[in-house]
Formats: sequence, C-alpha cells, structure tokens
Amino acid sequence: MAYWLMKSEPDELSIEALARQGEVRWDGVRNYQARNFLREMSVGDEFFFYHSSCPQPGIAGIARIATAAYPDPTALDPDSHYFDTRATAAKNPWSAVDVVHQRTFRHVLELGLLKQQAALDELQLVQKGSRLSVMPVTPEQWAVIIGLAT
DNA sequence: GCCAACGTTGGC
DNA sequence: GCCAACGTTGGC
Repeated sequence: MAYWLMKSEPDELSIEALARQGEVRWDGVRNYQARNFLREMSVGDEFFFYHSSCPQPGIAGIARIATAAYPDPTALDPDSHYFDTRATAAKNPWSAVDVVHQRTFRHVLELGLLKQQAALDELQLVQKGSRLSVMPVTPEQWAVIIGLAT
C-alpha cells in the first residue's frame, strides 16, 4: 500500500465536507505530474488531506482511495470550472479518483509545524516553490506525521 | 527547440 | 492584495 498527500482548498472541499459526504470524486487536477501520481494510486491507498489557500494551511486528516484513476468528467463539462476544450470523451487527458473519508485530526497540522520536522525535509510539500497538489509520502514520513496528530 | 510572456498556485 | 516560484503557451 502506498501513501500520498493531496491538497484541496477548503472552500472547494474541506475534510469536514468529505466527512459529511463520505465519498467524493477528487477531480480538477490539471497538472501532468499530479495526474501521473493519481494514475499510480491503488484502491486502499491512504493520503493526507491538506487544506491549502486558507487561513490555516496544513494537514487536516486522512482519507482513502476508493477507485483506480478514471477519466475526469469535469474536463468534458462546459459548465465546469475545470473544463478543457482539448479534452474529448475518446481522448481525455485528465484523471480523477474517488476518495473516502477516514479520519479528521483534532487539530490541523500546520505547515509551519511540518516544516520544523527534520524528518520531513524531503517531503515535496515543504520544499521551496513546490506547488504540486498530489505527491507521494514515504512510510517513514507517514509515521512521522501520524505521530504529530494527537 | 529556445525562451519570453503569461497564468496559476499558494503562503503570507 | 502581494508576489515568488513554477508550469504552460506560442512565436520564432
């Protein structure tokens, strides 16, 4: 089983909203590196749910991958913010996965706290200039971060 | 294939 | 709202 971290703006989808809905489609990823990671995911993989572009950026909880990657329907929807004129049903370059809520942390693990952990130096999230919204997490990094959540 | 211009991300 | 850093686009 692999571990990941995925970013979401809480205004779009927060861990609380995911907890309410149970299972949602994680769509709108429009970066090839991030998309490639989506395609590497397996059912049962777990990921840290990161809140970005908000008053308290950080890891808010854990969710689980419920489906393998499939073509992202928002790319074909003219009414969607994520519509891509180049995408067709036959040739849709973008992928989505379904995810299930697993755990909401009692407190958000703030970005500043994560940056203080020497053991997380290699995590792409804390590297300067990194904007990747889907990234792998090693088992060691996963354990360190779980240890920060009380 | 280079690279300048542009748009986006995301913390602050 | 600002702006650094990055990815993408498109002219050449």
